[in-house]
Amino acid sequence: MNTVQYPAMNTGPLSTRLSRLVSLTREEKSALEEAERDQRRAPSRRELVAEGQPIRDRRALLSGWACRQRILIDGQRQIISLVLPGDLLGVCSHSSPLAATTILAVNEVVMCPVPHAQASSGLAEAYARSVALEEHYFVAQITRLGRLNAYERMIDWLLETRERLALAGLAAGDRFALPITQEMLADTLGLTSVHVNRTLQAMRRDGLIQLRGGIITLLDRAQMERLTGYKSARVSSDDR
Amino acid sequence: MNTVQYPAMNTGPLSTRLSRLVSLTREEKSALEEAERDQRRAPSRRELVAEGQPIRDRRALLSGWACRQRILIDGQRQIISLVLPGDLLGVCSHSSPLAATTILAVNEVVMCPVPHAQASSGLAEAYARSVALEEHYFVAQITRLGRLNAYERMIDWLLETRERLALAGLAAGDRFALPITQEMLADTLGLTSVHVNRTLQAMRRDGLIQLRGGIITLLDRAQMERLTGYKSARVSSDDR
DNA sequence: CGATCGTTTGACAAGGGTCAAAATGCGTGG
DNA sequence: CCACGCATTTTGACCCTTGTCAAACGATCG
Repeated sequence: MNTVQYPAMNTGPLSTRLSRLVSLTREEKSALEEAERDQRRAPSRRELVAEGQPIRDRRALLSGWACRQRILIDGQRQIISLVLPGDLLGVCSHSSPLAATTILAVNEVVMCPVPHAQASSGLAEAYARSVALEEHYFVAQITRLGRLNAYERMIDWLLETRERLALAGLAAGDRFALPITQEMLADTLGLTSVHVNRTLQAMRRDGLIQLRGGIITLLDRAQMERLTGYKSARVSSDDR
Repeated sequence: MNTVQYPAMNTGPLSTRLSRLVSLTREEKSALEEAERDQRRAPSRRELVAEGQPIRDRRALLSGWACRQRILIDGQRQIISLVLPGDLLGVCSHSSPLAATTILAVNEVVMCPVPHAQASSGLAEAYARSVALEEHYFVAQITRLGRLNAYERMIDWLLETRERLALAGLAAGDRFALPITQEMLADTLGLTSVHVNRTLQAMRRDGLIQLRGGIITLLDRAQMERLTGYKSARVSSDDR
């Protein structure tokens, strides 16, 4: 029921994602595709944005994953959110903005600039919805950390990640690449890597997932959605 | 070191807060003060915004507290954030927006409309910074829930709440009103009310707080800030 | 003066953390 | 093709923080 079928996509993740968020004009789409050709590479672990520093420019992630993270005084890390292909970096509507969090490349990433949008154009609307989605996922993350146990957190996060990747055209049904370590998963879900490992074992035992070679398959998504009461993101009444 | 001294304020919390976020023109300030006179009351527990419903209008909270909350399938509640006097409700930059969360009046509240802002005016900038601050506090909440223990969560949340109230002119130094039950605190901090109670006892025993008749005093803020590595919010390089 | 809501306390259980070590996988160089 | 070194995953034993359940206590209000 939360299933959405998308047409085959042969464009990059940025134009794919944004044109699914808002219907764009031909010109807007080609501006995005044009931007996607201007690729900038960064190596794994590179700091893409530094906490507290001025935000230079708006970029989008085209491939690889990044993460917004915060380091505590005692060295612990909390990953606020993962940045997936098609997501925007540094989009913000006030002047001289400072980055709220560090953004780190999880593996080798490719980025591109984000085309400038005229006020109240389709592009501007797409960016605004993208920001609204980000807020939605923040709310979901707070709820996960505050009220779900380890097993439920994992399920809920997997469902959310599948949904986000699917929006950018990067999930084949219920199967997708999961290019992060269990330790990063732990820092995302507010757990330890040992416990993440045990939780994944339990989910395998229960026949919910298959995880091999960095590819995960959700074997019974309907059941998973039932377990956590998962609802897919909706930010505008003309979504879908 | 995180201390900021503000002049005495004799305006409402909305104009106080926004004019501390951005320097506003005389006209902008009086537009805010004008708006603050158009007061709308709502009783305790009234739903001010319903999750998933279209957002009608932009309002600001003038007195009383509200909370953004999410209810899970099993009836558990997570409070995403508290809405304090001077905060904005329903400010959002895309079309036909849907509320991401329910907002509930915690006690009797008074609201007012939010004046319309010209593009790139001081007011527009103030609203944008207000939204950026909200994002900052979301990040802080995620970090609290993911990586701090009960004692640290309580400290960190108290420091943040004091800072937010002070910005609206509603904290007398390290003392402020705390008009919520321990159960609400529990739903905010991802704990149970029993454990919140024990945590508060421990903090009293340690001489960190005094809590009587809904008024809390932070007895050693410097020490509290040290314990969690608290940093006050900064969203723009021309803050302060 | 009950009734109701919120706070406080106690005994016990359980989920998840900690520490340590073994097993597995993988890229690099010989 | 094998061997080495490093990162990551997996497992076990034990412990601590927080949750659960239940009851007592206190305050406020018609």
